[in-house]
Amino acid sequence: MMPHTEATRSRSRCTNVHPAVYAGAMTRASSGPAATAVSRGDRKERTRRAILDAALSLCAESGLAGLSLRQVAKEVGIVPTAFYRHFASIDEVGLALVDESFVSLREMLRDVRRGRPEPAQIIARSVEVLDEHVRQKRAHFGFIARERVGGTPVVQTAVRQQLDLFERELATDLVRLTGTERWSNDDLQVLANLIVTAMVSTAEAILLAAARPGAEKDIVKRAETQLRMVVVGALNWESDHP
Amino acid sequence: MMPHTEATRSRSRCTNVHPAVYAGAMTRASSGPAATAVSRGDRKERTRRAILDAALSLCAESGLAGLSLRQVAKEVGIVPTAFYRHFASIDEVGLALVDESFVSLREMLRDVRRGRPEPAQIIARSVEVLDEHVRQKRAHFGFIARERVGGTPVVQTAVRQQLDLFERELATDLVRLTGTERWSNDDLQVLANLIVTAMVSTAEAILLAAARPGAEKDIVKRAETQLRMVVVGALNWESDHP
DNA sequence: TGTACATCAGTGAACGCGCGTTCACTGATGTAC
DNA sequence: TGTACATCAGTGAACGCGCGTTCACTGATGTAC
Repeated sequence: MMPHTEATRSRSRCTNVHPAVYAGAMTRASSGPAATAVSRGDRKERTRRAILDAALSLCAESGLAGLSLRQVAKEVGIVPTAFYRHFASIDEVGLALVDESFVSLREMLRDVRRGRPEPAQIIARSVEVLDEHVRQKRAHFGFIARERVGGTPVVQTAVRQQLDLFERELATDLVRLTGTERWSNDDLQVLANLIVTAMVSTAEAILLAAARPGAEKDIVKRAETQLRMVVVGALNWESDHP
Repeated sequence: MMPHTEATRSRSRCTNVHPAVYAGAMTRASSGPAATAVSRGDRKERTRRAILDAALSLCAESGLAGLSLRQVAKEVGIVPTAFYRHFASIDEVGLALVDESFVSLREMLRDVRRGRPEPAQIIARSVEVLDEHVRQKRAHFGFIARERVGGTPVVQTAVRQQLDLFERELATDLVRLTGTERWSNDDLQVLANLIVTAMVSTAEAILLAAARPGAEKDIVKRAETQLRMVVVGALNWESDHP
């Protein structure tokens, strides 16, 4: 037997232009200086991003649990086995997406904080910022809302943990916004939980309203009313209640 | 060629005892009068129920979308193709389960109504009833919470429609409980929406708390506080607000 | 009451398909000298 | 600057598996006479 077990296969198939194109081909093609050179690491990172983006957009329909490695690979333009160079499983992609999505969520909190709205405007401004962020990061908010409850166990747990953390961050923000310690720690946490619940629900509604134009305005108005009810209730609640 | 294309296959395999056992075998075995006789219709209905029960219990883990016809058939004790005698698809099973689950949800509303609690006790009693029902109909509440957001499109839509209906029913109940028309129709609906959202969230939390004993008490207390905050806020809200 | 025929819930073989995962490979990029 | 070798992202064939769905069938139950 010879070391070469098979005749060399001739390959004429031209790979997708996507991220899988060989760097050599590109650098050779570009007539400019070495500025266009892309390192192997850059290239790998680019494919990784493409996988995350493909997964995020594909799972909008069927959820991450209903997403196959092969679908993602096809969308990215790589062969299924190449997926393993970047992630060990779809679940691992999911965990990365959880992290990314919560970056978006925290940016929202920061935007409200940074605006330093006057007390009378806090609620309207908060809902406005929520609306903006949901529309801008539609995929991330949809991902959180969906996987929080529909995801694979490990992803579900990760989302819930992050939401708990987020709740606690909101609680400290509430103290800062009201400027004083009106509530006990416990009640503050309960209030934060209620607000986060309402917020997630509103985000879901906004995403769902994409089909019916005009419905979004009503949802924003509803969210404002609800937030106002909750805050009025909390202010009249007084920590030392029975 | 002969009309009989194959030699008659001899079958010795004894089918599962489940619902698939032949009625003849049973009637012959029972020595009593014809009282034990089961009609073909009864038998079919029994298998249908077994399919619904199996689907409901199996989808607790992976959701209805991740449930296969073959898994259900196996659990029931029938061959996969026999499934089609009862439902055209898993989605159709899902729709039947949506209806069943909402019967449970409405029973809850009725229980609160029927108790006719005095005003001061309404909130505590409502949360108590919610807790009882969630624990008693764990599978149904879990199903609604999960499929509302994670299900297959057609099931998801069905759950949302039913939740909207439920929300409206709650709104009319709120009028009856408070005894007067304090709020405008719009505000009443907004309030009902907020309460349903909080209720679903509480039900999810109770289901999730099954693992940690003792956590349920805290969740019930939290739900009471939240409901109280919401109601206090709504009462101080006054429909004619800006 | 007895017989002949229709109904139909459940059977089992077979199908084509997409799945996750293995494996040995290729060839451009990166590095040591 | 040139050469020899190592690295490693992406390839493509192959696998066994569970899936939904088709089809012709079986035999107990139901019905018409």
